[in-house]
Amino acid sequence: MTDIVPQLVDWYDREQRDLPWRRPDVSPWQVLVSEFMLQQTPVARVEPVWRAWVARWPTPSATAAASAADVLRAWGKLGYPRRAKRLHECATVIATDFGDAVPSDVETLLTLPGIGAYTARAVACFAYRRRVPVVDTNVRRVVARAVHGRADAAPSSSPRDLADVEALLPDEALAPKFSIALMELGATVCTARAPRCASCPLSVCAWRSRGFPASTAPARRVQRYAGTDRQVRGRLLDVLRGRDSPVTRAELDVVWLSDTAQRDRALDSLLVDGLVEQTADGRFALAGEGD
DNA sequence: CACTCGTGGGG
DNA sequence: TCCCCAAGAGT
Repeated sequence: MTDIVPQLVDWYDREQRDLPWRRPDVSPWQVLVSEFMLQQTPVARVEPVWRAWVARWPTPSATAAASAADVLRAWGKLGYPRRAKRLHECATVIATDFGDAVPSDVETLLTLPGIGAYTARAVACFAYRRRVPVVDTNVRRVVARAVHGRADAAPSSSPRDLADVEALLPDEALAPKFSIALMELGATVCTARAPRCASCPLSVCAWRSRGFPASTAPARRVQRYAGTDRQVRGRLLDVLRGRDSPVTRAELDVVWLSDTAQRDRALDSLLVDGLVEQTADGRFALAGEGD
């Protein structure tokens, strides 16, 4: 197969987006913060929150010193607030157990809260220039198309995905740029819907050479949102983010009147997740309010 | 492995 | 309008 490395790297040099966490003066911790925020949240929404976040809390220890409630407020409406809680926990572990320095090896990173297979490799590669395969949804889609000639990635099978990318990965000097370029291609050209193949820098693509066969994967279950517990949790948390002192149960109840059992279940799950706490007098607040 | 967990912009 | 889905992780 034609070597895609120079094609991809040259394209990235020309076309890369100017994202703040890619700049050379950004610390490993700040890269890690960006990776937490980018888990399932689009770049455009992350950017302003990341800027404010790293200006306010530039290090793990600074983040750990903040209250959980302030962390949840700074997270704002990025979604999946458990990520904010895990980021706070991650900062605490790094500050206390690792001398305020983000670990650089994948194995250690994987032991930290909120860091899984993707984020561990992204930090090792992008923050520490390690030659490790970085596999996210964009990379899996690009490899499925360009290498395997399929419209979509197969359901995630980590070992095989890692091996696929490992086979493409150049030497250490070029590996980080290659991996970020692969992700960038998937994010801006080889997109899930309406890929812009006319703008693709790859001279060889198995999917194209096979005539763009349609997806054979069974239609994915739609991820409904309206009416789910997640929506109720979102509304409850939105009330608490806007208040700096505990609120009564009645003030929370008004956000979801149609199904009181569901509302109770959602509030209970927020307590279980440690995102919300109940005061001695029975009112509710963001976890860690007042810490 | 299947499922849960927020939010909002674009096709 | 409605639906898809966006740099995943944990259970």
